[in-house]
Amino acid sequence: MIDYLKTLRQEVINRIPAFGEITFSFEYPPNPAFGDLSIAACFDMAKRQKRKPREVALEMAALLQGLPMVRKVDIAGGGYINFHLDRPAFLRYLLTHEKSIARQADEKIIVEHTNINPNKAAHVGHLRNAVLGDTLVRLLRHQGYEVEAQNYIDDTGVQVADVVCAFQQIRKMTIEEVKAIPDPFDYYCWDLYADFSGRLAADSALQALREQTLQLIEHGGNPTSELAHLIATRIVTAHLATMRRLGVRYNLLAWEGDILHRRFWTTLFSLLKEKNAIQLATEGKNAGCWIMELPDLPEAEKVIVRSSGVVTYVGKDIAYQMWKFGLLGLDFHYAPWGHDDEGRIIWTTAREPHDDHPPFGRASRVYNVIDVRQSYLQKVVSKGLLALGFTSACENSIHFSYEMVALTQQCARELGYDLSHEDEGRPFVEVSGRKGLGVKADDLLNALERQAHSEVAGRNPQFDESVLRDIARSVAGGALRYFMLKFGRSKVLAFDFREALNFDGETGPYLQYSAVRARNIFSKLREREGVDASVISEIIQDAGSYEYLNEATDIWELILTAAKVDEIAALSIVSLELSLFAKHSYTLAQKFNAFYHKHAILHETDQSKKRLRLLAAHYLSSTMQTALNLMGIELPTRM
RNA sequence: GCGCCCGUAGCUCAAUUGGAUAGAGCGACAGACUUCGAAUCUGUAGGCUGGGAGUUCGAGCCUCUCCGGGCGCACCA
Repeated sequence: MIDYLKTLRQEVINRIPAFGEITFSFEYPPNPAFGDLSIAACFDMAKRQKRKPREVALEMAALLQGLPMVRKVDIAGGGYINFHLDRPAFLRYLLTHEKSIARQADEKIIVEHTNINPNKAAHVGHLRNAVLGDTLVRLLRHQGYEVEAQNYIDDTGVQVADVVCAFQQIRKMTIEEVKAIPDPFDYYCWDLYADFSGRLAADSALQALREQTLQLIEHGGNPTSELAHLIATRIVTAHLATMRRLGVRYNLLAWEGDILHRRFWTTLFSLLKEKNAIQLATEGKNAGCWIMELPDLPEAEKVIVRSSGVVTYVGKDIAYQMWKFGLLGLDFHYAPWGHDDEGRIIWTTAREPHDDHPPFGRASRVYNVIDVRQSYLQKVVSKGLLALGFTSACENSIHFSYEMVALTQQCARELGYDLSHEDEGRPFVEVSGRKGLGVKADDLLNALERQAHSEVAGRNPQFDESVLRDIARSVAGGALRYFMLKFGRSKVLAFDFREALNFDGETGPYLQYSAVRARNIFSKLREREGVDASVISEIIQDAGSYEYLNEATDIWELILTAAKVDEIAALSIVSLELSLFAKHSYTLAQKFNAFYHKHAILHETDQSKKRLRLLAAHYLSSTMQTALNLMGIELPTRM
């Protein structure tokens, strides 16, 4: 439909050149009886000409007769122009038109997401990030862009140092002993990290040891950094296994240690000094540090290099961001890490060169999926690019920000956390790895799978255990992914088990169920009547199949809803509001269910009705499958 | 203190970015399986869109102001 609207828009401007100056777009009338499309441009035009909107609309509507696939143009309300489409012609167009989503020329996009510190298990907050990021990747690819999904791994930061220090100082364990800890290793570290963080605040000797640990890790080539590497690798393996359960895919794991090792930072440091983008502070609280001045941000200066000479995270991140745009003149080494759920290689940055790898980086646009609390730092990164004169890279660095995930009071109580007096007075409780406070991603997925398993088994006692498990996995994933997508990104997600484990109403399983039913119509058709795909394509080609659509207004509305899917996908990307896409997919499923309930298809005896309903079901089924796929929600074999 | 975000039905959220009668789900109540699958469908109840002022053909959305809440403003990331 998005292609058709482009053509129609151009045709309208050809007829009425004045509309070219007004930024008008097609809207959808609230009441379908008004028409299928509408434009409100006459209100603007009337204002310019100091006339009545309705008068202008009447005049303009007269110029818009005989547009392609438009049956009638009329006016309504204060000055809307409404378009009524030629239903049979339009549905035929939808079913026969080649998807013309062309590859966007030379534009490569990088989406960085997940980015979990490799020192503990993933929790619900990380799931929101990964699902948003992975869905954005899928939507962009659907639009024809070349997209590289990257997962940044901060293996040399304080958080890993905490766990390393905890193993060495608290647990007194050797690297061999750590290696021997059984899975789930990420769960083990979750508790250890919380334990260590609790002790750290009150123990200055421990703080000093942790500082030493950090320096050893950054320096590399010693037993401590080896232990850090072991821990980070085991944790990343666990994170990727968790994400794989949800169909989240990556092309590249970018390790911070490699940014240091490949001298990205030292190169950037010289460049920053050369361009006077940073200054050595000689007085004040930041004396001895290299700082970046940020006159229009709340904190007027940001430390890039500490007085100890150690670079901060922001410094490394500016280097990484520059590399993404191909502006650093340096590259990583790469090696294969593993495979995603579709069997494609996941690459990792590496210490040693590897013979044959695809090109990475050199994007023209970059999305960083990071929660809203890091807005300030993301601004510093893009200001850094600007200070170096990379205007275009700065403009094309997009912070995809979203609000944090918290726990409802009730959820925190169910998990048995002792809340501080302060926390008890709040509307929700912030998830904190440091405090060990949160719902672990795998625990949540396990709970969803258990629930889905019992629902499926209850309905289908004849299924084998292996089938049950596969369906349960797929339903659990669908429930979780939809749950993470349905909320607007600027809304704090207060997590609650009752809501997340619900499979009725506006949920992933509802969408899956609808799509499964739609598909089953065609398998039943094959079984009972021997009708296969070739018969469907005959019906599509036959103009007579569409005639009944003029009377079937409810089916027509259903088809229009489906036709909007690609346009909503584009809108979701522009606004970064992926909930738009989720909601629209839900509306589609809802309308399909109503249609399914109201009209018989296989049992319909009137052939013209039956043919049209088959066409509608066919179009709906394929559109719902596309929509699910874009959200990373699997279509279960049965439910 | 400065900056950003949120406030819509009992609860959780929408509202085509300034458009036509503010919509969904959950929960509640009343119905529908001998049928292409009831994880479904149909109906009922539920609203001064936090308060006030302004902008205009038109405001849940924009401006100002007040109220309530959240998050930032490290030589952590």
